[in-house]
Amino acid sequence: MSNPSIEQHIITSLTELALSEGIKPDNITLEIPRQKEFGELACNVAMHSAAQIGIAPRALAERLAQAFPCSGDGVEAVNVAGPGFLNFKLAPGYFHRLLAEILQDPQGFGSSTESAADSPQSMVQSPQSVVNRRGLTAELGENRWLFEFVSANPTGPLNVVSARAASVGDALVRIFRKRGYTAHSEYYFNDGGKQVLLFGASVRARLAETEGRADEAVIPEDGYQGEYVIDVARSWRLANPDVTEFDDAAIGRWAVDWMLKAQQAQLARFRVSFDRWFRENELYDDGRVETTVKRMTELGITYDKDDALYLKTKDFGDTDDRVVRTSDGRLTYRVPDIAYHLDKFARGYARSVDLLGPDHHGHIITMTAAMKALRLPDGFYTALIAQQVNLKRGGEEIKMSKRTGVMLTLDELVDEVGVDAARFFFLRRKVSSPLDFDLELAKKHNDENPVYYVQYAHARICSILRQPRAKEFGFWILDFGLKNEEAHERRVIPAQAGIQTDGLQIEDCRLDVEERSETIQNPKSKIQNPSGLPLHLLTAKEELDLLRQIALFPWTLAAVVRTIEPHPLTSYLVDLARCFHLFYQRHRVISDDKEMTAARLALCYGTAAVIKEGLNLIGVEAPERM
RNA sequence: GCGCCUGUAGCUCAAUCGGAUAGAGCAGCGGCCUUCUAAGCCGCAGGUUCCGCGUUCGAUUCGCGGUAGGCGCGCCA
Repeated sequence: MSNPSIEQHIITSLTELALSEGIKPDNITLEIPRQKEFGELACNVAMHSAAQIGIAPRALAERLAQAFPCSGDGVEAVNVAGPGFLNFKLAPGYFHRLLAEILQDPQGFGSSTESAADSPQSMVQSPQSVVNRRGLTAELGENRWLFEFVSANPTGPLNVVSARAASVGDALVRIFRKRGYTAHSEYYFNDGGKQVLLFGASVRARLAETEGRADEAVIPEDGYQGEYVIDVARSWRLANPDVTEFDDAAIGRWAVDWMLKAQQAQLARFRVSFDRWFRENELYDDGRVETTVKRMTELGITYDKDDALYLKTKDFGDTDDRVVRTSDGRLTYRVPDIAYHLDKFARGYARSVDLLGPDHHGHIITMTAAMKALRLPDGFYTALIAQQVNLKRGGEEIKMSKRTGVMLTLDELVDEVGVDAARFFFLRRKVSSPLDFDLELAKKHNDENPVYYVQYAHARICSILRQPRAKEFGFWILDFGLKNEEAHERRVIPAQAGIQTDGLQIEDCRLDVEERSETIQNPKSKIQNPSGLPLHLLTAKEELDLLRQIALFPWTLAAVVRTIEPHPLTSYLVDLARCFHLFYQRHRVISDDKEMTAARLALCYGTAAVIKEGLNLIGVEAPERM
């Protein structure tokens, strides 16, 4: 049995067998049983289809199981259990072959194009289409995804919710790319309007305060009260030593630019980079905001009332219609946001996934309705709420800082617990769940802390691979690194024709096309001739358990893509580390038995590769020593 | 009042498109280092999955109705 994948093989075989039983098998799927006594894969086709030919599910399952072709390096046995499950037990030879494939291309394991035929290492067949739990579908080929996250106004330091969104968004982008998607990240920010004016006024007040002009040192009622504004004021004065005329707008523009650079530095330190920083003003400057208003009017989805212009969002699912132009002629924030999403669509993205803060979820229903009203395809717009982070220090809640105006800034978080622990903790829970974050726990370097549990497994393996005896067998420490510096060269090409969607012509279509650089991998990471290794000696329970867990890696990544939730990956890595620690405890890798030593070194090497790549995907280091 | 999120072991949370006996970690007790890293491993407990009804061969999962907590409901962003 060779490529295509084992899952494809099982599904194809089952389909043929079902047809010969006179059953029309629609949508045969495999799942991974909860209990491992049930084998590695299970299928419920008998329960679904038995009614078609009027026999009991178990009886049908028995017939299918009897006829199923087994082999020494694929499916070893098929059993019927429970109400009619078909349970597939995979042969050890299957896992040995899989390990050999990993050794040949350690970093490539788990990669996919999310299509059925060409993911040979995949434990479970990737779906033909990706349907997430919100019922949205992305067909194959529609693989350009844009992830927008953080998108905080550059008027203050980034807080922990931004940190959470940064961890999640960045991990999603990395994982989607690994699974063959074209995924980009964007940070959208407001560089104009009322907030910038207010920020400018706040900076001016702080400036007056530091320069002893008490009568001018009044921060506006709804201005920025945080003491960090003093830093901004001082920096402004250093950059503008001779200015005596104070203009809120000009100071605001300068301050926003300053703060944006600070945020970029904070995010870079957190190992999060964006493919594009998108200025809201850009949408005004090139007329896309006005075009959007015009388009809404032409589509007849607006009306005038009380001198204001309303968008009929209520007709498309919102609880109310929404004002898009106020009675004094200003456009509300919704218009550039809608224009921004039209722009994303025009740039050829099939999906826009926005990570929003918990205080913005009222905005989603309006935006969803607006997308519908403007006739963008269903499923283009997806908004996820990164829920609040409850910060604690040793069980005690952290209070708002007067200095920063937030409980904890991203920088303070990194200072206190480090990037690795912070990122790992943010990814342990569903995005939509509130997250308890105890800084004391994240700082602990002991068994209570899952980050170090996973990293320790990797460091232990490196320690083995450092042994002189290991090098004799041709194994080296893996040296592919974090891929956050991966280059994306982008160029914009004019579209052949505009994009057409349900009567809406988007004429100013500009597809961003990126050329991805090949990831450079040290050739030492690839093990030559792995099929010559005596992997068949890996038959102990702990060895096979570890191999099974390794085999789940592609499936786990597929689950992340399907649910648009990165948290299954952290759970997976903890489980993988546990399997390794257990193996390590029970079996000596380097011994006088040369054959067994070679086989176990290979197992260790494969495990390290998966841990390292898994940690890469969530932006966490895999240290070689701890 | 309306909308969104959440409710699972003492605590923090998992649970695959609706699947089989609902699983981990922590907290508690007891063991394991002259041998590749003890930041590790092993053993011992804990459940009306908030409540009710419905759909289904099968519900923690889907639907309806309650209930508790969080958040949001502006011609602010």
